[in-house]
Amino acid sequence: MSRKVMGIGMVRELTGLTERQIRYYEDRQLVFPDRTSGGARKFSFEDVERLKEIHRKLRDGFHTFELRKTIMADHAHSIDT
Amino acid sequence: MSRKVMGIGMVRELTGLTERQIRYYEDRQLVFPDRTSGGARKFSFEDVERLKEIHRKLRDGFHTFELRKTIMADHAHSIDT
DNA sequence: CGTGTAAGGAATTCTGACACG
DNA sequence: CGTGTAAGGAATTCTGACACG
Repeated sequence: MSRKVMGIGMVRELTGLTERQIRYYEDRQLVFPDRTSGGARKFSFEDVERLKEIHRKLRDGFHTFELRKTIMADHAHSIDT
Repeated sequence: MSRKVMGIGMVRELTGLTERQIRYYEDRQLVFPDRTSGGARKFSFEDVERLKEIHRKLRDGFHTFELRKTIMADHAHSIDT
């Protein structure tokens, strides 16, 4: 499911992350939520999985700028899936 | 996808229905969204399909109380799917 | 660097009601 | 019956900033 339909609150519940963390990962260019006309972020189930993966990598000692390559590769792959 | 994750605004976009119609169908017991602690409705992709189906049936002349049986049957079926 | 938090504002959603037919 | 709308309120989300380390 790559359809971006859920708000940050639901993503928070699904990932266990804080809104701060989610927004920061977006700021670091690791996830790319859509936006409603009002500016609210909309995420997909894939984004949820990706966010969990990001957090795991960070826990393992990686830095956001290092994840960019790995994550982007995942992204490029998921595009033609 | 039976996970109830999206707000009524997204459902409005995905179904083309108005919030009024969506809330009314819930009032008529044709869809059963979850609620956030704050009271906001949360729908699943299945709910989106169901809502479209409901609207089609209404367009064809059925009434909400008649749909209840049909729809409920669909619901009972989707539970063990 | 990655995350917490208080601040003020804007967008989202909620309910109950009146309306029409 | 099914749907529109204006009304007031409550919950959600947003941004920019200060903080810590």
